[in-house]
Order: sequence, then structure tokens, then C-alpha cells
Amino acid sequence: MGAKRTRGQRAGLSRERVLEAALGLVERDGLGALTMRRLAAELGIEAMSVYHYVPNKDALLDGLVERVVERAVEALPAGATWQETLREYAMALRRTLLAHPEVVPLLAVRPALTARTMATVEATLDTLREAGFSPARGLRMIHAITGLAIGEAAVNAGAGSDPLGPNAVDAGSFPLLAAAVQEGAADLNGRFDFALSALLSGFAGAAEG
Amino acid sequence: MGAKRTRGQRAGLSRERVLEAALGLVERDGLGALTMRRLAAELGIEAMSVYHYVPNKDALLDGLVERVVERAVEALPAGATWQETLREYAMALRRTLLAHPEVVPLLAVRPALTARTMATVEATLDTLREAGFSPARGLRMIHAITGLAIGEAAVNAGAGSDPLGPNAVDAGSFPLLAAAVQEGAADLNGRFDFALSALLSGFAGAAEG
DNA sequence: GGCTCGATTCTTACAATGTAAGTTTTCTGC
DNA sequence: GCAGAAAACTTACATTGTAAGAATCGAGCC
Repeated sequence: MGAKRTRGQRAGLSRERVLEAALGLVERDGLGALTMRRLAAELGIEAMSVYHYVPNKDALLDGLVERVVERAVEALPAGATWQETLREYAMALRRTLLAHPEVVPLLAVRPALTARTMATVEATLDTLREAGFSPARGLRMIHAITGLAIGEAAVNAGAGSDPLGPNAVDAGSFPLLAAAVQEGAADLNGRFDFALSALLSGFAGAAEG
Repeated sequence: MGAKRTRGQRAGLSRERVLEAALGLVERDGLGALTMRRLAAELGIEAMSVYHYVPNKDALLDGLVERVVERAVEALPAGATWQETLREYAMALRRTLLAHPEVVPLLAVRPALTARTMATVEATLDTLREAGFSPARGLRMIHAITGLAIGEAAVNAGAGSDPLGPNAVDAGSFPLLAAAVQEGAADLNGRFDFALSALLSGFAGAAEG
């Protein structure tokens, strides 16, 4: 909500602030609420003025993805061991996606590999090389971890972040599933930890790729 | 494109055929081409008539996801070993999602756990129990594999199924990444195989969950 | 001061979309 | 032949993205 201005008066905007407002709008009211008119209102301008900062709505969505993913991945310190480095990367990525569940469906449509994320990949590859992994092997490890984090975030976002509650499963029809859920196996954090640990220990032991 | 009829004449439709036509339209012309009017035209009826088979567009999209996922997961034979069972499940899921890349972004917004998919989960849990895994442990394994498959499919869909071609990376700025790509580490199938194998071998060795 | 020019903002307009409301036709069972 | 449900249609409207162009402002130069 910008201050009142008369026609033509500057609102002091920038692409950055437009993206920021868009992200805020999406977080508050959902992806469906992101319309050019509403976004403009949020910024205190008219709909068409948004087009001075963004060529069209698709580019706006691209900008959202870029902003979220880059923020997730930038400035990751190399951990003490390669396991810690990868674990930190995975958790940071998932944490960010869970904090912005609305952009996850966008991710599945836009490539997220920008120059800045490439830099992080390169740095991580270096850490892995020092641990004795070839670049090819390292890249596959990073791919696997990235896929896991994104998939887990997608499933969470799809489940509305409130997955199988203890009594959501009919114990008569699906006894094993019900028992597993009762034991807390569907807990979001726990199950991601489990998957991540399994993948990391699999990296250590798997055949050379 | 149904045959020409006069007003009120039956077109012989059903929810099934509507979903089928919608899926065909999406595959052919993309998600953006799926409008009620175009879908209706495809079926040889008027837009509003579609609402006799589907309450609204959101339900239509739900139906697409349901249809694709159920088809992916139904009737999976239990493999000889639990590894084979899980691998088959993962590959079937990914294969289907790659065949229908347009529904992947939808997946990230709608829960895909219907009664029919629950039955598959239950059956897989049974296979895993025979191999000595508790239901809780088994469910986590299934979750991990599902997340990996969906994530990998999402990344592929995002990259437009044509990921890092050999010369897409600047070898000057990112030498390790470029070398890895040159060696074929970005190959889609190879990298999924790698991740899947790592995860499976991690399941065998990881601490009890 | 006044003038010009580019940057920013606004106004108006339009085609496309989802769908509400109500109408007409056809088919089925009596 | 008739009643009523089922299936299709017509019309209408609010909302959306965005094209085209006009209006206003601020800065630099005279």
C-alpha cells in the first residue's frame, strides 16, 4: 500500500521491490491471488505500471522462483565433511521451499539453474573432489539430493503441509499403513531425515559411477 | 471433435471420456491450452455442458492427477526381492510422470493419495515386512522413493526435458561442473539410476528408523 | 527561469477465461 | 402419450493479462 500520489508522480519502485511485493502477496493470499491488478494495488500504482519493471506475468513468476531458489542456495559454507556439506545443502533447500510452498509448483515448470546456483554447485563439487569423488560422481550426488529435496517439498506442499494425521487411514482396510502412521512414520521432518541419511550412506557405499 | 448434433442431442459422454479428452489436450497443446471452451470443442459440445461431468475446473485438474498417478501405481507386481519391488515402483512412477510432464506441476498442489494408491502402498508394505522391515520403516522407505521420483520428474519437467547439454556450461567459470557434464553425468536416466541405487543401498545399511 | 527528453505512471480498451442462471431438447419408464 | 430426469444449450458477467497511447514528472541544458 503505497502513499497517495497524483498522476505521474514517482512511487520509487524497482524490480526488486516488485518481486518482494509479489512474494508477500503470494505468501499471504496464495498463488491465485497474484494478479497484476492486485499486485499493483499493493504497490500503490496501477496495473499497467507494473509492466515497467517486468515484461509480463510469466517473467514475474520466473523472478519469484529465481529469488527464492537463489536465496536458498547462496553462501552455503562448506561443512567439515562432505556428508555435512551435502546435508546442509539439502536441508537449506528444503527449508526454503517449505517456507515458500507456493513457488514449488512453479519450480516444476521453470528451470532453476541460474548463474548463481551454478556457482554453488561448482563450490560443492570442489568439496566433494577433495573427499575423493570425481566431478561426474559429485554432480550425480548433488542431483540426487536436489531431486529428493524438491520432491519432498512438492509432496508436502501437495498434502497441504498436514499429511496423514494419525486417524486419517482406515485401519481395517490398510492395517500396515495405519500402524506405520500411528508410529509417526509420516512425520515430515523425521521422514526427510531418514531419506537424507539413507541417500548419504548410499553414496558412501555405492559402486563407482 | 464429436459429430454434429442438434441442440439437446446426447453426445454419449462420461466423466472418463472428459478426463481422457482433457489429458489429450494437455499433452498435445500444453496445460495453458486446457480451457473449458477448448475442451468442450474437443468433445463436440458447448463449454457449459462440461460442467455436467465435472463440478469445476479445479476438480478437472484433480481428476487428471488422479488418473495419471493411479495408472502409474496400479497393479505393480511384487518383485523377487524388496529391492526389485521398490525399484520397479520408482521407475514406474517416474516413467509415468515423464510421459505426462504437464501434470507434474499439478501434483505439487494436490495430494495424490487416493484409496487406490493406498492399496499399492499397503501391498508394498507387506512385501517389505516379509523382508524384515517394520511398517514404520517401510513407509519411510516408500516415502523417500516417492519423493525422489517426483523430484526428479519435476526437475526434468522444469528443464524442458533437455537439461544441460554438453556445451551449456562455461568451462572457464565452472570447470568442475563442465567436466562432469562432459562425462555425461547430467544424463537423465543415468542420474536417476544412480540416485535410486544409492537410496536402495542406503536402506539396506542405514540405522534402524 | 523555460525547454527538451526520457522515465514513469495512468487511462482506455479488448479478447479470453471460469462459471452462474435459466432454457430447451431428448430419452426412459410408465 | 406423458412426466420427469438427464444432457445439452444460450446468454451474461466479473476477472484476467496486456496492447496502445496519453499524461505527468524530474533532470540537465540554455
